[in-house]
Amino acid sequence: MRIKDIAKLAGVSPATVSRVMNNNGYVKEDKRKAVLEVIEAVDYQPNEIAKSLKSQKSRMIGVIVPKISTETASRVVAGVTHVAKTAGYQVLIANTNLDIEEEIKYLKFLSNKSVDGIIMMGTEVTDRHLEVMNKLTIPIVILGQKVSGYTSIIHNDYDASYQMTEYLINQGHKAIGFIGVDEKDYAVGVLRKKGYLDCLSDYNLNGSDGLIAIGDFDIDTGFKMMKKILAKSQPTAVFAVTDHLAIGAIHALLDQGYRVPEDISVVGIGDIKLAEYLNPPLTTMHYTFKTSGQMAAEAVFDLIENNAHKGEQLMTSFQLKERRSVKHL
Amino acid sequence: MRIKDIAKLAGVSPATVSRVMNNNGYVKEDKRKAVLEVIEAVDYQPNEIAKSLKSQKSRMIGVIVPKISTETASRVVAGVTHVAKTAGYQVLIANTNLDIEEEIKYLKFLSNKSVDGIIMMGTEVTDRHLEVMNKLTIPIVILGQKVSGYTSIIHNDYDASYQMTEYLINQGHKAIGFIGVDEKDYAVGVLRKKGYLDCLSDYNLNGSDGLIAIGDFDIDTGFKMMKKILAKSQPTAVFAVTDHLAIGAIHALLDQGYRVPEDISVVGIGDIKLAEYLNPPLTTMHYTFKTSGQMAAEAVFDLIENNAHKGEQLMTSFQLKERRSVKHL
DNA sequence: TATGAATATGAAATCGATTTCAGGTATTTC
DNA sequence: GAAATACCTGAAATCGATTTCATATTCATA
Repeated sequence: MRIKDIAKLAGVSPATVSRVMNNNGYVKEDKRKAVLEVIEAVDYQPNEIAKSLKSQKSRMIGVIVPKISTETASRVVAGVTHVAKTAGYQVLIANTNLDIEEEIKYLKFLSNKSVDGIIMMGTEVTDRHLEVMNKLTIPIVILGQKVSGYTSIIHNDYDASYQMTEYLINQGHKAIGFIGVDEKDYAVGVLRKKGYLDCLSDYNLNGSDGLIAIGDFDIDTGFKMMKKILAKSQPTAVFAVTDHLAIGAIHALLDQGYRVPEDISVVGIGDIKLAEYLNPPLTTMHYTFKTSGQMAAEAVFDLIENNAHKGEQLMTSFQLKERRSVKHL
Repeated sequence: MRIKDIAKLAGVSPATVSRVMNNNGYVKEDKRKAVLEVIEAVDYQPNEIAKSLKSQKSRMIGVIVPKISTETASRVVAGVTHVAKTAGYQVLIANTNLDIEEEIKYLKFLSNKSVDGIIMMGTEVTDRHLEVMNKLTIPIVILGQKVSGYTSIIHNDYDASYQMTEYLINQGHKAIGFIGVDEKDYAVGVLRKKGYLDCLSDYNLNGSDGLIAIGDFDIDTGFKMMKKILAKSQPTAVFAVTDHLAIGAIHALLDQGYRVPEDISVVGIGDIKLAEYLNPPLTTMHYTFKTSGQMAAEAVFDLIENNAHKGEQLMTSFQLKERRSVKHL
């Protein structure tokens, strides 16, 4: 069923059908009725692709995620799809598995007019990324990293980390271990570490090398890094920059015969869904990933519809979830 | 940059440009080279929408998920995007939040030729669904439920449930509680319950009413249902049909002063990522959700490219993960 | 009543690709 | 050397909508 068929059935021209479907231009009441009746009768659904070609809008946005099977990513995507729905947009998902080449490929691919805007959930934003991004004509918003010149939704990683460290200090801890990630991920690798170090130094404590370990994002890394720290120093608390890392750390501790939090306290960041069901329930910073996704989506739509100016930096909030993985000394 | 511009720059017709881009038809070597050079020079990317309009193929598939922020759904989507990538397809995601009207809306919407095929991750497949599905001309595959006439990827829920129950019996348990979900979800609500009941009856045990509780899918339901069971009976083991339910159950038990598994054993189904990091590590059935997603994607592509016949039923495997939430009596 | 404005409608152009068709030239083949 | 075949190319039609443009009709106002 094409618009031409509808026109024929209703005894009008395709132009008239288009006018009633889109509610613009003049159409006499009787013809409008005739058209609507035919549309109803045959359940006519206009071809979206043809519409897109003509309008140069696809009403689709692309979301580039490092790993969709991750709780963080899926929460972000949930937020994005939520606002996309009310805005009448579809979301195309590109899962890169952290491969930078893939990210760049998708950045290019998604932009051939097949998508009206892009949300990129970045871990690392390289010069190569920027080079490609600068060539694109469609709006991009970056989620999770601050990229100057681009609208970004960022988590207040520095403050969250500072405050978490401060919380530990307020609980009486002085030897605070730190499990972080590579600095290629600026937000998590650099900012969270800086928050920790700055806080320590503000309180005249020091994060000696033996207290700090850096690795990947997975649970197993948390496990290994914890053991590494234990081999060199004797912390009373450990701050892991993600909940998964914290889980790994707790298991390393348990494995070595320590009790958490009685012997050593552990905290994370992120507040994964199961954090409160862990044993012990994990004290962590609640991050609003779904809200970030919503904000990112709202930002792209604003950009697409030109109500916004590119380059805004939006910061999401965080909240300490005090549970039972920290002991007050 | 349109094909026309490339043609002009290369001193040929658009038809020739199209021929070199798609590698079909005859093109003299010198012209081919000229065209390729121009393409390279201006980094020409053909408009995918125009291509789709002409070819009546979008090289996109839609995935309808009940809740993307769920670990199950995101693992499935990871599998889908993985094979989509190698097949050169994009994935459109539709998140319905378990709303049947939304599912039906998307089923219709995605099909206006804007998508070449659909994967529907269903919980409940109603007559309304079928009515709409029967009208669609593009292939659909159902994931997680068996729908006759449609290619479906199903988990062997009955066997998994039967074997889990049998495992508990083999560990010496006789009073086995059951936390299930509503029968509207046939796979989880009916099949998993049937597997449990049949196994019990095969071993001449009975699942009295006091041992069985039915509710929603969330952790909190597991918590409440466990308390409900405890109020009426005295199981030595509890079989929850999902890991989340099991987590809720464990916490209810802990809350009432029971030890798991010393006093009461608990098992789940699904094997969420954190199952092995729970306390105690949860004994559960490992389900291959990512693989299911891959199989579903392979099935749609087969259907799209007409190498397959609609209606196949593919069953995925499962595997008992024996951890430490069950005590041998 | 004349005339400018508002209303109404369809033919045709358009979006950016692909593909058919028709008309070439070069190369085989007998 | 003629006929058959292969190779090459571009003009124009096509996909299915929207939109401009031209034209016709109705309405309002002086």
